[in-house]
Amino acid sequence: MTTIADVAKYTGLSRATVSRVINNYPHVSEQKRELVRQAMMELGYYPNSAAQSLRNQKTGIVAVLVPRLTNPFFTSIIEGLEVIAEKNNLQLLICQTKASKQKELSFLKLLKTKQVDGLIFTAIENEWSKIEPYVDCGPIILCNEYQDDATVPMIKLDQYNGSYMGTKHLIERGYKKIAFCGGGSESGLSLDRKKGFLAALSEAGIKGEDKWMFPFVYNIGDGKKVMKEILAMDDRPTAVFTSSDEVAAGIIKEAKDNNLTVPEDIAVIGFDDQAIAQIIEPEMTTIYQPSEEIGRVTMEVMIELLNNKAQSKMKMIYELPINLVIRKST
Amino acid sequence: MTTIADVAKYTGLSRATVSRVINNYPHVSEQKRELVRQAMMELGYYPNSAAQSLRNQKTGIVAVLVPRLTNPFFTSIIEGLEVIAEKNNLQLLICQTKASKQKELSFLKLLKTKQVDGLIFTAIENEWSKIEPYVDCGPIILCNEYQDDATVPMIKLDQYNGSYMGTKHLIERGYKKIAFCGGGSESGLSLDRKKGFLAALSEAGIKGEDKWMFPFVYNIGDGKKVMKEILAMDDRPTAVFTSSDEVAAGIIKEAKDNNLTVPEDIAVIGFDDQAIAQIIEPEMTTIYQPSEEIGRVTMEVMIELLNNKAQSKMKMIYELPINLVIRKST
DNA sequence: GTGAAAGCGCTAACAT
DNA sequence: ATGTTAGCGCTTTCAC
Repeated sequence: MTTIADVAKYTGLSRATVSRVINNYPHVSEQKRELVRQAMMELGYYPNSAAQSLRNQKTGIVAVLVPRLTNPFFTSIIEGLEVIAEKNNLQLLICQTKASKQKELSFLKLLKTKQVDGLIFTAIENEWSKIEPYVDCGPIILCNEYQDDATVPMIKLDQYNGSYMGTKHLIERGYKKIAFCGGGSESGLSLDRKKGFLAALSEAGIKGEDKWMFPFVYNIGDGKKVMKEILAMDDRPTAVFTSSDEVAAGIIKEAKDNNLTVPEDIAVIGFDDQAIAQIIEPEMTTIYQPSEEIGRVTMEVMIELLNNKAQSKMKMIYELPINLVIRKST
Repeated sequence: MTTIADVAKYTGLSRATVSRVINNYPHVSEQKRELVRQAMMELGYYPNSAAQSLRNQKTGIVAVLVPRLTNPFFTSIIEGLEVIAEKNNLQLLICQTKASKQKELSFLKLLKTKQVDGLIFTAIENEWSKIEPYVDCGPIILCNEYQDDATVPMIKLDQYNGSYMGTKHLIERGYKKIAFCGGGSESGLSLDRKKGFLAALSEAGIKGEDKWMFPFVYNIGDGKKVMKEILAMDDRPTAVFTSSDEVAAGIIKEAKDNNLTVPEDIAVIGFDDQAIAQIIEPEMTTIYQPSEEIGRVTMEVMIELLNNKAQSKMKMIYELPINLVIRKST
């Protein structure tokens, strides 16, 4: 392995000068600078990043916690994060939590061990008090997810309004018996979606039915299960509000497999507006979330914090709009 | 920041002893071991990973290069890689190349700068000669992808046979005018798929038509484009062999949108057997690839190489089987 | 403009 | 069983 000392010896200069060239510092004569560059090439020298991290007390790496990489919504956020990260010479360390509290906590250790400079949650399982102790180790940001008691920046989408609009749309179409599929949590994103849903209902004088509320529904398989439960009911809903396009796709597929017509027999609205929304038949009405953009904004805030250690523990809330895309499933 | 020296001072022991406890080395009395553990807790000590990497000359991180995270086939490989990595205390560094030669090369630098111990390609854009210089920096493995002149382990799926089986199935169903959608490369995986396709054709005495060969086709949008081209033809194929379920989904959707019936007017076969294959109507005949398994096998080989520096440059080929899943689109 | 040297936090010989 | 110490490769004062 060739080190900075090798380059120094090879050029007859000191390690300090070589370092200055590596880091593009001024006060090196153009001639020596070129000499060093040449030597680095010839020797195939690359700075050892562990040594740099140790010395500089920073790694240039930011961790991103996602529940599941197989969900296109999260990979799309990552796309946005990556664009900005790359421009700023930051590496993303993508960590899959599988929605496990324990895994989440274990990835937080990356901050303690200085393996990363900052950390971004795109979903969060643990209550904030468990996360709190880590905020001293480097900037933490909540992206997409949010929690009332968190003391860090949160970049969120207007979930309340999103589900309010979606639900209102169903009501305007004449549906009154509306089921709701959501996540498990009774806070943050999940809670706001539920609130928006209920607000639209009550505004129209409709009472929500507990038996039509389905929590812990996340993917295609879950959607199929929900539809099966609905099919077994005597009093079936005529429309379903879902928490993701994947869930909606599962519901639609299962409905069709049981000879129901969408939206005549049952209307379904998705959430996210991923590719699948336009592949399935009927094409899906859904709530578009600017997932790449939320990623970009988040990383911009992260970079701000990284350069500005002072304010990293400030509670800030950025909210991006969300909108309804009407297609054929409602 | 609390360091090993703080723990040493706090316990009245030496840094060496503390280090021994951290790394679970023997020759420390149970009493002092407990004392140190207690102190680490109380002080909130976590070892600095940059210092460990520098000292140990290894990072415990393996890079995985994927073209696009939004393709479920690759995230599924990652799932497999991750399972085994986790068991062996390895971190994955997931790198998205966007199928760019330049990005690929730039990620290879991670090996040079010692930011990772090894690197896995799940697809490869550059010719092998460009990669070759990096094999000295740590184990490199080709997973899913392969190249004849590569001198490293390759874990591949039997692409030739997969596309042979798929094509034969189409022929047995009575289709003779068969289009082919593939990737861009004329080597490795892409080439083998083409070979398998052509072999099945020629075995049946069918001549492949150049005008029905579509290269550089990767996602839903590409699939739609291909279908549009087909629609514009005077002499249309009656079946399409595709390189992924996403492509097939795009083709099927576009066909239906133009009032063609699948498979009566045009049959379509996918590749991968992802979730979308069972969501679309008609449900898709496709070629199942054991994507998680190939990930697991790859990481097992990686771990072997990491422990066994000697043989990391050996050319080995592992081949996993692939099989046909017949549904309704053919 | 350039060099000498200290030290980032850790581990592993080697000594006791 | 425990401690002393050198050094991993790099950057950054502080001299000159």
